[in-house]
This record gives sequence, C-alpha cells and structure tokens, in this order.
Amino acid sequence: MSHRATLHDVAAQAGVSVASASRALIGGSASLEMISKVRRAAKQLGYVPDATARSLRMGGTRQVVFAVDDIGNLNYVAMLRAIEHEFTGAGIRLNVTATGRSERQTLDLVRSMNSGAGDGLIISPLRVTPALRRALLETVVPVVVIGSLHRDVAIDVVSVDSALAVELAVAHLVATGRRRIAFLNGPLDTHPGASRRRGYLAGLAAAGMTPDESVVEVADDFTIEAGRRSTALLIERRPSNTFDAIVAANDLLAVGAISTCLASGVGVPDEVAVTGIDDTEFAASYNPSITSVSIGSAERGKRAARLLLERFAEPTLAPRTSAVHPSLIARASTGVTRGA
Amino acid sequence: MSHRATLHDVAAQAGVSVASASRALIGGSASLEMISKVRRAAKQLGYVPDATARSLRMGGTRQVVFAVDDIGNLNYVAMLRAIEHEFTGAGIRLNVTATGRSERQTLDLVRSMNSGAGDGLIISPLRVTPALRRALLETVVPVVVIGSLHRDVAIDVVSVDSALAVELAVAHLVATGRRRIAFLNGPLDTHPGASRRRGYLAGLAAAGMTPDESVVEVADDFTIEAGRRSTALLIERRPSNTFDAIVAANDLLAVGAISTCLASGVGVPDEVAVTGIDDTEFAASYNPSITSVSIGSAERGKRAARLLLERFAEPTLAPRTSAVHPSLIARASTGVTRGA
DNA sequence: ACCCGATTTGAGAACGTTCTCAACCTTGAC
DNA sequence: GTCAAGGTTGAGAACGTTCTCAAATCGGGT
Repeated sequence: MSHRATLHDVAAQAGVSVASASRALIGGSASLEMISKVRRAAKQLGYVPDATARSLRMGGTRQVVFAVDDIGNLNYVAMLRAIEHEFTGAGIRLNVTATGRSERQTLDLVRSMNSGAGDGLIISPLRVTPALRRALLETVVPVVVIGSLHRDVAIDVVSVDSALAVELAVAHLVATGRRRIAFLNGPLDTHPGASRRRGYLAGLAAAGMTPDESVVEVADDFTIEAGRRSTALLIERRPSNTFDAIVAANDLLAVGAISTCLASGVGVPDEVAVTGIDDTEFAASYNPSITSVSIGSAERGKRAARLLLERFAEPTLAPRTSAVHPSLIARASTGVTRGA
Repeated sequence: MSHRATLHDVAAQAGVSVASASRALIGGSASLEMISKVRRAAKQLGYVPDATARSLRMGGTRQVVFAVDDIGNLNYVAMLRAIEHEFTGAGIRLNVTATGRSERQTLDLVRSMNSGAGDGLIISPLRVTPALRRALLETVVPVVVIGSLHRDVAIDVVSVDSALAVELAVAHLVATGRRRIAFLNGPLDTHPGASRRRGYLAGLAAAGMTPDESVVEVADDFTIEAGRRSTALLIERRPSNTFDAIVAANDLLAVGAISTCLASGVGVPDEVAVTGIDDTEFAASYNPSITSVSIGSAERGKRAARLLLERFAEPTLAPRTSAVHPSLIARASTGVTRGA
C-alpha cells in the first residue's frame, strides 16, 4: 500500500478502459459482466474514489459550511444538530467552523467559500459589519444567514424577533408581580444586543414602567463569566438602586447572574427573579431551573438547512426570509414550580 | 460574474501564459513587471484560486478533521478550541464533525478520510470496536486518537488515566468523611465507562471499603437526562441501600444527579456529596459548584494537534503515546466552600 | 444472410492548478 | 564579438475523476 489505488489501477486490473470502470462503479450503462469484473478489481485493490478529483470534475464538493461565533454556546449546538440531521439524508457533509470573535477570521472564512470550501454557507454572526455584509454578497455560493442583516440584501435569512423575546420575558415578570426589572445585556454592537435592548424598553413601556439605566448592565460577551462580572456590578449598586428581577440576554448570562446572586446572598427567585433566552439544556438543568424564552434554535437550524437545499435545487429563487416565533418557558427561577 | 475567473482568465487578461501567471501569484521566479501585471489582472477579475484544483495537483487538502461523539459536551469544546488554536498558525483548517452515537456514522467518517476528506484525523471515540480499530489502521492519512485503543496498535494516542481520575474522586470523598459512596457510571461498553468502573473499585479498595452493587447505576449515555433517570433509581432504593456520596462518571451525569437529588429533597452536599469528571465550565458554574476531576481536555487537544503536526513533518516517526495526568478541583458539591 | 436500431465499450477531453523542461533573453567576462 | 551563466518565459504534462462522442458489438426482424 505504497500509494492509493486509482481508477486507472482498477481498470488495468480488470482489463477494461478507465471510462468503463467509472461507469461500472457509478452506475452508467454497463453489462453485468463488466460490473462484476470491475467491482471485484476495485475490492481487491481497496479502491476508494478520490473526492478531490471528483469535485474538480463535477464542480462542487458535497459539503456545506456552518459558521458560528461561539461553539461553546449550546444554542448553536442545537442548530448544528438540526442542520446536520437535515443534510445527512441529502448526502451532504457538514463542516463546522467556529469563527471566534474576530471579524478577520469571519471574513477569511466567508471569502474561502469562493475558493471551494463548500457548496453553501450557513452563518450565524453576532456582529454584522459592512465588510461582512459585502463579503456575504460577493460569495459565489449560496448563503443562508441565521440572524439578521440589518438591511435589505439579497440573501436568504432565518430570523427571530429577538426584541419580542425580551418583551415576553418582561411581561412574564410583570405578571408574576415584579416591579423593578434589571437588564443584563450582551454587547450593544451585536445584533442580539441591540435588538434585545429595544425589546427591554418596549416591554417596560407596555407595562407602564419607566426605564432606569442604573439597573442596566452591558456585559462584554454572551458568556457566563461576563454575566458574573456584570451582575456583581448590579448588586454593588444595591440597595440604592434596587431591583427584584433580572432579564438576561441569554442563558449563559442568566447562569452567571444567578450564581453571582446566590454567592452574594441574594435569593433566587425569592428576592430576585431571573430569566434567560435560548432555552438551552443549561437553563432546564440549572438549579434553580431557569425561565427562558425559546427562540427556536433547532427550528431555525432546520429551516436554514432547508432554505439552502431549496436554493441548491432552484438557484434563481428570489431571496426569502423565514421567521420563527419566540415562546416563553416558565421555570423555577421566576418562582414557577415545575410540574411533573 | 456569470462564472468564477480562473487562472486562465487572469493570464489572458494580463497577456501572459498560464504558467507565468501561476508563478507570479505563487512566488516563483518572475520579473517585477510580470508580478505587477498579473496581480493587477487578478485583482481586476476578482480571481480566487480554486482550492479543489490545487488540492488535486498538490496532493493534500490543508484540512484536518476532528471527530467527536457528542458536540454538546463542553469537554469536547475545550479540546476543539485548543486544537483550532494550534492549527490556525499552521494555516490548516479544522473540520469538526459529530459522529453521533452510531458506529456506522463513525466508520463512514473514518473511511472518508481515504477519499481525501482531510490530511489528518483527530478522533475521540467513546467506543472502540474492532471494526473501528481496523478502519483507523487502514486509514491512509495520519490519525491521532484522544482516548484509548485497548490494544497496542500503531497509532498516535493522547491518553489520560481515566481510572485514576475516579480514584482521586473517591479518595477526596473518603477524606471529607463520606462512607457509602455510590457510583453513577456511563455505558460499560465505552472506554471511559469501563475504566472508570475499575477506578471506582480501586478507590474503594484503597480506602478499605467493600463495593456494593446496589449503589451502582449505569446510565445509558453520558448526558444530563440519562444522569437524571439513573439517579432517580438510586434514590428510589434508599433508605435500605443508602449512600452519602455519588461519584459521577462525567460532569453532565453529575448535573443530572444533583438536580434529581435536590428535586427529591435530598440535600447536596449536606446529605449527599457529588463529584464529576471533566472539569467543564458547567461544573464550575452550577449551583452548588461541582467538585470535578480535570482530565485536561484542552491539554489533550493541544497535544493531539502537535502530534499530528509532527507526523506531517516526519511521517516515518514511530507511533507515540502522550499521557495527561488528572487532578481534582474541590468545590461546593462536596462541602468545600469556594475561596476568593 | 443482411441490415437497422439499441446497447456497450474505449479513446480522449475536460475540470483548474502546479511543475517540469526547453527555449529564450539578458548580463558580464574574455 | 563570442560565449557561458543566470534568470525569465511559455508549452504542455500531470493530478484522478466524469463525460462526450464515435466505434464496436449485439439483438432481432425481414
């Protein structure tokens, strides 16, 4: 096994032409004798077709890239699983890459699509910069964005009303008797950060409450650690700036908020109720279990995959937008005891 | 832009031969005038080299595959990050694929390496079946296994003494005064499942305790849900088969154990202490924070990446094994209050 | 026996790149 | 003015596959 057997070797071994060998293996018109001869030779040599050569000839790797900012967020894992499930049937391999937090890395990835990194791209970017928007538009393969593009560009999008998600959380807290609702947001230069802030303000307005910036904290990332640090700041400012609830912009921030509250002797949900967003497994399993607004991560992944498959089949389709509706799941962190 | 510009187009635009265009862009011997001419033409046409064609010609995609059973396990995310970090410097793209729990899927993936899915494979399999071992040996590209192969095969391995990890947990529980230590294991047909069971028995023996199978449960997966179900069974059998500690075979099982204990009114750590393994972010952030044995996931990822890079440079190297040592991090779930 | 249509086969092009090789041009030394 | 050495260029092969097209073979109907 000094070197992989090629189709040429198989053909020679079977005593037929390369063209016939290809047909026999791939299923073109070939006699039964030819098929069995070639199959035998292929098995004997341990022949495995070269995907690179096939891609070059056929024009198209059967690979789709899924790009995500933080692979450690279970939110994206749910999307990933749904997408993978949708593609395995179609014989498409999914290539997951974490773009990290640097725009540079994201741009490199998007541009690499033009050099044949895959036949399509599903991307869920936290930050949509003008450069990224331009890069996405210049991509030669179809792209589906999970999130928002801020502007009307000719790209398929699966979106969710992120602001509404926060409004639902605020409404739930108001309905369960909370009166001073703090807000633990993620970075404002991200799409979720910006729209969730809008939702927070809208939610307060709907309840006839006036916003108070002294109970609003902006974490520098959507992570547990960032949530911890920002929550500590919120607690420090009490009791002069008091609150009886925290709306966190995602589940990881909510976990950071709860753990910091408890460590500081602030009872959850007795003194402070906490809500998250994403409805990850993390939220359901935490102690106390965390009330969270589902923004349909699995559903969004599924839809993104289908949009891409449809575009593969029909490339001239007009760009489409698919919206998923958020829904709140009440749990112990807002005083709702779990049913059986 | 009906169709991507090729090197041929660039050469025509610049009025030179394809060979010269290639040299000018790649850095072969070429005059300054040639370089600037070709660069200009390339920019003008928006030329991006085709990775597939280059791979075919050069023999080798600059891509490495990382295969993992459960991408939802933060343990693997830590490995992933470390591996990615190691590769980005070398200009290698990492292709992550979750093989799910089916052996079939894993085998397909490993075999796909022979058709050019990547230049190397890092795999962390829960179950090493004879078929998988054979497939790994037949792989034409270098493979690094994170875990264990059960047998002496000519493949690079990064291992950790998984049994010792459990022994450390048992010793810690004994040292903190626990006397009846239950064991919440994962499936026995997995490598971690089997070796952690050995560690549990060894740990008990070292403390002069006799094992009691009525306080041992085997979950059918290394997940929170499975941990919940099995812990419920353990609790059901109390108080006739009582216990004051649970050693869980990983952090997810530990979370399932704690949440089920608390839901059943069993205090943690007062009545029952719980330990996990993997030292994931989950363990550190849970309430109570979970004592866990770190098995150096990030370190193992880093070493695996380096082993692979070294083998790329020196393919004839003898197979090596690199071992990481486990270490226990004590937290609240065993009654240790966290320091500042 | 002959011919027409249908099926099977083989030779070779093509995908886009890099690399080998020979031809060409420059430069400088005698 | 000639020659050698060195650098630069272009033609074409090669990577391994699929596909087009024409040649060859086979079948049956007269």
